[in-house]
Formats: sequence, structure tokens, C-alpha cells
Amino acid sequence: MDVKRIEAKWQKYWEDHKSFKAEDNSDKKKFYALVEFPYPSGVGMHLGHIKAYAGLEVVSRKRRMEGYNVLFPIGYDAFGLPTENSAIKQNIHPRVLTDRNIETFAGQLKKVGFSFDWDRVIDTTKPEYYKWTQWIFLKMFEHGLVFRDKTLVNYCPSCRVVLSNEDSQGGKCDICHSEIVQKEKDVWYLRITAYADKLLEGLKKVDYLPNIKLQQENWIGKSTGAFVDFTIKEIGETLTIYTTRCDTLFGVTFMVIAPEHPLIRQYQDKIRNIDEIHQYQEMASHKSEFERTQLVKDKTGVKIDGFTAINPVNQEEIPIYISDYVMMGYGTGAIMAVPAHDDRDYEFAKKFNIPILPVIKGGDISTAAYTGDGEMINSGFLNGLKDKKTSIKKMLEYLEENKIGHQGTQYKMKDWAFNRQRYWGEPIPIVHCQYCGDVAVPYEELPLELPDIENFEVGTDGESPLAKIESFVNCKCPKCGKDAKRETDTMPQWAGSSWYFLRYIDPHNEKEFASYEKLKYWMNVDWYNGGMEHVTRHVIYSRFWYHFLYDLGLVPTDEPYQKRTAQGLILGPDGEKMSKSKGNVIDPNDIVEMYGADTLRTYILFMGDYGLEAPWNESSIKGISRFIDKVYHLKEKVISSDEYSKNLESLIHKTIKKVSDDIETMKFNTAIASLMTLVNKYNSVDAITKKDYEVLLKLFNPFAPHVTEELNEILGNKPICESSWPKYEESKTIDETFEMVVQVNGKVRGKITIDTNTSKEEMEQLAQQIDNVKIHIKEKEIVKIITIPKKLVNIVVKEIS
RNA sequence: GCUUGUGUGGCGGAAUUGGUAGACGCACAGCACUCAAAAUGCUGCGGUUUAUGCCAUGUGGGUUCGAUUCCCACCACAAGCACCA
Repeated sequence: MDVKRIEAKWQKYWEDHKSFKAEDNSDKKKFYALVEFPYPSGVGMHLGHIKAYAGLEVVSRKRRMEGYNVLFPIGYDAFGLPTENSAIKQNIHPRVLTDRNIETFAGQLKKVGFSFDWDRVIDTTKPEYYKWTQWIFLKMFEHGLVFRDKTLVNYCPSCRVVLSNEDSQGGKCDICHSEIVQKEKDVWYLRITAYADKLLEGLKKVDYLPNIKLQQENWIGKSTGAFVDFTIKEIGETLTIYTTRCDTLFGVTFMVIAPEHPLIRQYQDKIRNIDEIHQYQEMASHKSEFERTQLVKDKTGVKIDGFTAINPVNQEEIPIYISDYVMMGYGTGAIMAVPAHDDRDYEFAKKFNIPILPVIKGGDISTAAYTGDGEMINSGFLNGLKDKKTSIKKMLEYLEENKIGHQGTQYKMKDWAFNRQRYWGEPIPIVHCQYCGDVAVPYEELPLELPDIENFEVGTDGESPLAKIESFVNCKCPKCGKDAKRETDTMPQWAGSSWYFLRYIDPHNEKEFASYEKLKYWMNVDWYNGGMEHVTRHVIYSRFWYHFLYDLGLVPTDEPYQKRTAQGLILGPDGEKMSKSKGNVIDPNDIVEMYGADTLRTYILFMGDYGLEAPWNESSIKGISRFIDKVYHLKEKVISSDEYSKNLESLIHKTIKKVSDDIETMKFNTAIASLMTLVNKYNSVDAITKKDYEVLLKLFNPFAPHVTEELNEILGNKPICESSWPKYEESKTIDETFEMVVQVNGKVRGKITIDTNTSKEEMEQLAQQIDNVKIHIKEKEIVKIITIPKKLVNIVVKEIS
């Protein structure tokens, strides 16, 4: 079998015939399958890409054969730091490098035989694409979803770039893994928090894998609680806190505010130990994320000398501390501390010798905080209540009646820091005018193109390279016409990928990001598959953009993705994550070269559960190669007949059912296993009919499209990609006989093959006639007999006493 | 620490609503073909045992006629979150 010739031949056929072109004006049912478009890095495709695409590749090929109009597109998410850094290193323009990398990727994707619609390829770095990224950004600006703020940001000194919280997890830069420092910067934000509730609500309507839904819910992190106003006696100022446990208000023995809380600066002359406070603030600001996590247990803080708070429910006077275990970014930056019933407050109180007052019965507050439920004590009008919900409700009523608090909601999700100080990204289309403020670039001037510059290296000041291009920076204010300066920061990498699935629908539209008509036909994405690592960032970001466009009436549905799944990683042969430094990277090109694309595709899907990680095994792949050889050589025993062989018919119908069902649930490994069983059976008989062979080729086609097309052509048939998916008859999947298992006390003691329609009574009788069963029930009392039709008989016996 | 997964032969992994544990593949062993090797085909392949049997799905309990599957506790690994009030 000349694998290389066969694969090249069919790849050319598909390209010449545009076999996988999605039709815009079709009365067929549509199916939109989406995979995460690759970042075209210099090293080319890795096995992970192939696994990520192979799943929906199989589904798409099956759908086409089932008569659907399938949109299965691909593109490139090509803006970003790695390309820019590599371009600087090699001293070539990122544009040149990007084009080169994309070419490499396209070549590799085609060699694997993916059935993408190559007429819809998009590249986020092309002005005709990012024009619309900027356009959507300006729409958000227009609707007040973009704002600028001076804040402490995560700054990577090595990449010289501001990072979002998501990009700097664990205090390390997501890109170069160096330590992040805090730095004050002008930051552009997208107000994603305005959509927190909608993003959460929307999850109820979609069909994401449960763990994916859960991760998104946790990321949004909604909590319901109460805002309560405390008063600071000395200055008469209100200090509002957020709590989820207002039922414990009577147990408050101190308060804590975040080190960055504005009250401190505002009233510094009223604070007697202000020097000590300043020292603490200084220390807290230098603590890296890493140190903070290491010191979770060890609470630090300083009492504010000069402030006393008054508990609004019982007028108790209590001290106020500052401590870095309270974060300015969540709630109000201030908490009421109930050490008897909160672990962190407990530790703090122990360390600073603050009284601990229990208000819920249960636990032992001399050793630990009690966070469970119980009867309310020491709590005025709440005393005696046993149910947490009722207590909270009662307290809320009290707070609202007396105007000292109200119910409220908080989210963990933060607004999205949306600017980067790098060249290779979409320019933010804003002009800074000293008279008019931040002014949007007019829509008709889009795209605001990246200037073609010689030196795009970042400056030491952390400014964008664009800041050095005077012809870019200096401009006229679109509003007043006076001299103004352009924003020089660019958008983060997540920008272009936040709406790309919409562009596939209408990739060449020059007037709109996509026509409503076409969106109406194609949306929603029926099935979106990608990496688990993108579930909390990209998927949430893009849902946010889509929700916004929906509110503007520009897209037809309220959620973009109907279904979302995720594939597991492919690990190195050593069971570790593949990485250059470990030297365990397998190059897909080598595998295609050695075994061919069909073997690679099939093996990747055969390795194990598609959703779980699995190690690469260099000898296991040989099994797939052998299997494909077997399929190939079956052609020598085909006899011409348009009927299934009688002795194979039942297995064929069962296999059609199994493969069809398994593809839908992404159980590709067992689908392939059942095809192997069928092939083994074919091999054990003297001859197979043309129809027997055809059905095998069709079922196997989504996995191994090249060789199956070739064999199908040898049979004299029209191409499989233009034929229909095999159907099975339910009645033919049922055997005439079955193997009845006979158990005594749950242990297997015998098996016999009997007619499928044997009655319960007959089964029980036959069971007791088996010799080995007789031995085990001899001289024992039969207590009862459990019979499962078409399966087993279990005889329960006990000793005769 | 919290949340969510996962734990089955030498290995990757199968096992409908609880009903034959180990499908399918790899590796290994024997045989056939060959001068020989590779490839291919056939046979075997959890442990123990003479067949009957007994023991085995991370560990310990429980529910059940029957548990890889359900419940409780614990252990290990992975991913996500990380003082979220």
C-alpha cells in the first residue's frame, strides 16, 4: 500500500472538488462545528492540535454523510508576544514571520487531511479582520463598557508588559514565567463584570460538559450577602462591609480593612500610629503573590489607633485593624470579623488577643472557629433560631428596616485589563485630546492600521513601541480638530479570538463583521471543542462579546456556543507533559512521514478516553498501522454482491449502531475497537460481499479518510465524502440466542447459550439443570431466584438448618 | 486549604439503568512460513490451582441476591481556584 501516494491523491481531490465547502444558501440542515484556531508559532503544529481537531473532524465528516450542510472552519490567532519576541530575535518583521508560520501550519493541517473549509480561513492580524475587532471595541466604548483607570497592575519586567490577572497566575508571567511585580499604570478595562449575571444565567441554557460549566460558575464566583454600615466613632464616617453571614453580626469583635483602603489616606491626621500603618502598607505592597500564598496561615496586621467602630446592631465599640488578608478588590475592602465562626478571623483574633464571642451553638471555640450550623445565642432578637437561612432573612429585614444595611451581590470576576505595551496587536482606536478627553476614532477611519516600523522593540519605560512613531502618535482630535495624541497601547491576544467564530460565517464581508442574514442561518455554533485551559478565559471573554453584540441586536441568539467539550492532553511517552526541556516531544510530521495521516488520526483517537489525558506510546501506534493494513488487504476477498453476508449481518448492524452512537458521545476509542472486531470477523470468513466491505469503509472513513476513499474507488463506487452514512435496523442488532449466566449466591457457576425468547420460568428451570449448578445447590434450601430476562439467573440458597 | 476529576493485568484502556471484570490494542511467549530475519498467520496471556475452586478493579467499612458501578471514611495522583468575607 503506497500510503503517501494515496494520501496526496485524495487531499488533492478534496481540494480540487471543494468537497468540504460550506454552502451559505442551502435548504439543508446546518451544522456548525468549531475548534479553537491555532496560534501559529514557529515550531509548527504539535500533537495536541491534532487531537483537538480530530474529534470534531470525525463528527463533521459523519454529519456531511448524514446530509447536513457543515461549517467546519479554521483560521489563525496570530497576534501575540511569542511571534513578536521571536521576530525581534531573528530581526525580521512580525508580519513576515506570521505569514511564514501560517504557511507552515496550513501545509501541516492539509497533510493530516482535515476537512476544513479552506475558503473561509481567517487571520486575526490582517487589517480586514482587525478592523472589526476595533469596531466592536468602539461599540463597547460607545456603550460605556470601556473605561480607563490608574491602578496597580501585574507587570512582567521581562516581557515589559502589563498582564491580566488571568495571565499572571501564581505570580508568574504566563508567557516567560518570570516573577510579576506590581506597578502603577494607566489601564484600559472592559467592563465584563456588567455581564457577570448574564454570563452566569446563560449557562443554564447551554449544553457544556458539567465540569466546564462548573469552572465558569466558579470563575464568575457569584455570592449573595449583605452590605452593612458600621460607623467610625471618632470621625463620624460610615464604613460599609460586605458579608455572606449577616446572621453572625452579634459576634463581631473587630473589623479589618485592606491596606490600600482610602479611609487611611483621607483621615491620616486622626490616626495616632500613622507611621506604623504606613510601614505596614509599604510591606504589604512589596509582598509578592508567592509570599502571600506561603503565609496564608500566618496573619499580620496593625491596629488603627484612633478609630473605633460601632456595631449597628448592638452599639458595641470594637477596634479596627488593617491587614492584607482583606483585599481591596473584593467587596468593599472592609470586613466585619466574627472570629468565633470564621477561620481567618479566628487566627487573626488569636494572634492579636481579641475576644472571641460565639453566637452559634456547637463546636469548641477554644480550639477552632465553628463554621457549622446551630442554635443562635448571644444574638438579641435572633436567639433561639436554629436555621441559618431564617436567621439571615430575619437579620436582613432588621437591617433594611433600620436603614443600616441591605442585601447585595458580589462577584469574584474582575474587569478585563485590555491593553498591552507591545507592537504585535490591534491598535486601540482611541485619541487623547487635552480638550475633549478620550475620543473614539471615527468608524469610517477603521481599520486603524499598525504602522510599518523598523524598530518595534519595547522601550525600557514599559511604553509601547508605537509611542516612538511620531507619525502615528500625533494626530488631530476627531471631535475638535486640535492637535491630539493617539493611544499607543495595543489589545491583548484574547481580543481577536473573542469573535472569530462570527467571522467564519461571512469572512469576506467588507461592510459588516458578518451579515445578519448569514448569522441567522449559521448561529449557534452547534459544537465547540477545545482545551480545558481556555474554558475560564477565552470562552468567557467570547461569550461576553457575544452577549454584548446580542444586546445591540447584531447577532441572532443570546448564547454563542450550544455545546462545549474539551479534549485531554497528549502526554509524552514518559507520562509527563510534553516539553522541549524534557526532550519528550513527539513531532506529528515524523509520525505522518513514518505511518501516514490515517494511522496518526486513528491512533490519537484510539489512545483512550478523548476527554482524559493519555501518554503517547510509540509501539501502540503500530497496532493501528496493522489494522489499516488488514482493512486494505480485505479487498482481496471481496465477492460481488449487494447484500450483506448472512453470517455477518447481525454484527454489521451492531457495529453501525455502536460506531454511530460512540461518535456522538466522543467515545472514539470504543468506536474504533468495534471496527477492529468487525475486521477480525471479516478476516475469519472465506469471503465478504462488496456490501460488507463498503459499510466498513464508510464507518471507518471519518477516522481514516484517505485509505477508505481509495479502497472505495477500487470497488467502483462514487467517493465516500459524497455518499451517505450507513443505517442499521434495530431488529437485526438483536441476536437469536444469548449466553445465559447462572449464579449461585452471586457467583458464576455456569453458562449456557439459549434462545433469546426463553421465558423466565424456562430460564430458571434450565439453570437448575446445569451440572455445576446442581453441585452448588445440592442439599441447600433455595431462598429465592432472581431472573433478568436475556441475561442471567441468580439462585439464592442457604444451608438447611 | 477549597472545588472538580481520576485510581482496573507488564502497558494504553473496555464494561447500558448495579448483573459474566479485563472488550479492543500494545508488549511478551510458543508454533507455522523463511537459509535467516522482518512482515504475516495461528495459539496462549490477572494471580494461584490438577479440573472443581479460591483471590483480584487504590485502602477500610456499609447497602444489596449480586458492587469497578451506589453510600461513608481514608490514601495517592492530576487539573482549576487560591485569605472572595
